[in-house]
Amino acid sequence: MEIAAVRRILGSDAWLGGLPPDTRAALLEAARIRTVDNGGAVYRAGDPGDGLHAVLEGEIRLIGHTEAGRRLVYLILRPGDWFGEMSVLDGKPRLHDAIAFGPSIVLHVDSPRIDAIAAGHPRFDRAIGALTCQHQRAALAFVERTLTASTEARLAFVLTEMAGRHGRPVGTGVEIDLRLIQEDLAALVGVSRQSLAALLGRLRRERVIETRYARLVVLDLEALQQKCGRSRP
Amino acid sequence: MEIAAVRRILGSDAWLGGLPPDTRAALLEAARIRTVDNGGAVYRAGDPGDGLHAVLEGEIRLIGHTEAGRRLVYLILRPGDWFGEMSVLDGKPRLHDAIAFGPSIVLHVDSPRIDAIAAGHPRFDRAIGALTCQHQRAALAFVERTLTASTEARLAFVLTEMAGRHGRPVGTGVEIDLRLIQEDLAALVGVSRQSLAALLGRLRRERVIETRYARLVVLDLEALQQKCGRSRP
DNA sequence: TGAAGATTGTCGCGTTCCTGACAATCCGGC
DNA sequence: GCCGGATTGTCAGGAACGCGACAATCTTCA
Repeated sequence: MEIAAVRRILGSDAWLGGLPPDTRAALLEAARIRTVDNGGAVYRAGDPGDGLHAVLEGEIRLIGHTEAGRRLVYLILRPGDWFGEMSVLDGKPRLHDAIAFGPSIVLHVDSPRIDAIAAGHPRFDRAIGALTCQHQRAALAFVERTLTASTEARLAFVLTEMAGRHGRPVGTGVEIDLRLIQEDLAALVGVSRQSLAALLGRLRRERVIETRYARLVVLDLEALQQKCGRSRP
Repeated sequence: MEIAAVRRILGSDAWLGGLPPDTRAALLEAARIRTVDNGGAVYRAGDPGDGLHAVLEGEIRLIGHTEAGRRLVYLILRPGDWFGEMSVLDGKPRLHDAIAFGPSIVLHVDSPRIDAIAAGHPRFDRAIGALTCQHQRAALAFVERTLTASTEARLAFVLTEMAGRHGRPVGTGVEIDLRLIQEDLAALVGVSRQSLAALLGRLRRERVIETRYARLVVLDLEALQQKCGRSRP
């Protein structure tokens, strides 16, 4: 991948943009590019921290799993997003798996280089701290939604996000350009497959979406967005 | 409160202990002491960040609440614990209410002084980052438990933690040395007051705990620990 | 001591959501 | 075109849990 392309992708990120120009340059100078296959791991829970990462292409999800085998998606990272800063700050092992969805490319700055940059650039440590805060706030918002929003609101939220991210205009609506079976969508929303089918059925009757085999079309994005806010009674 | 007493209380804290001696001295030098009434707030969600705090006496709870009015206790802080670092790092408003349970005393280092210390002590920013990480790891563990463990396992976990942190041996068991009403315990576990009463009733019949008025005694800590692992079916 | 208020134990009812089951429908390979 | 597996729609039964209600018990403060 070209350096120019890297700069373009990362240019949209607010965190990197907030760094002083010389710090930014030092960080990019120290970075190495790494490809990850679909389903591959950038790192896994329990691994020792090995530095800071950024998504250049594809999608990385931070996933926690419990002893019972249940999985929880904490954060979905897209090109321009930085991650993996927690182990940099406290030196403790990784808490999540960082898994690629689709073939992906990430930027990697290893720990010694991070430390070198921090030594030479006095505000860099605080910037990494701010990154942690950004993630913590996002994670808590996710949790709050999961705990307090109705299942319909959660589904509406997931679909709205997907329409924005993977949407392709088709006819009067937006088709989500993914192979999307109800089983997987149910896991994302956090309900059973059957409950999800019932929810989709309701949305279909309200003419907000249309369902096809392993595919979904959003007809009325505004109605969907309106449903996002509704909390559990 | 005497300086010596402050040092003694904070001496047990690992975070402060990990700082270089001169940084530690500068931090304590910059601190001011503040008392908070029972039920009073050190800060509230939405307030602008005003620096770093530590508990000296009493108890501070970080509480998030949703629009629906539901409360979630994220963290219970006891003497020696530092908190409020997130707004220091990213300059954004407070995410939680910090409420005193019982008349409490906190140490406060305001933002300008924090910045001054950070400017003079190169590793201080990373230390604050590590503090955030510590809290984030605790918060994520809490969340994961809330989302995946059964209500009984969650209650068992909360009681186990409380017995360890605030336990006092009494007779054959461990009395939890807090004024602990079911309403608040229910908020900690994330269930309604009535459901909690039912859970406590079951544990009482199994002779794992005894309940008193606003008080609780753990009789069989091992049985409690065994229940922690059980996940939601 | 004697209220007055706080806390607890326990119902019953309604809602939500999970599980298991089964039939209908769709897709992709032969 | 046809078949087997994948996917979807739907139902019934049941478990978990919230809510309102009420009586019983405890604490506190006058």
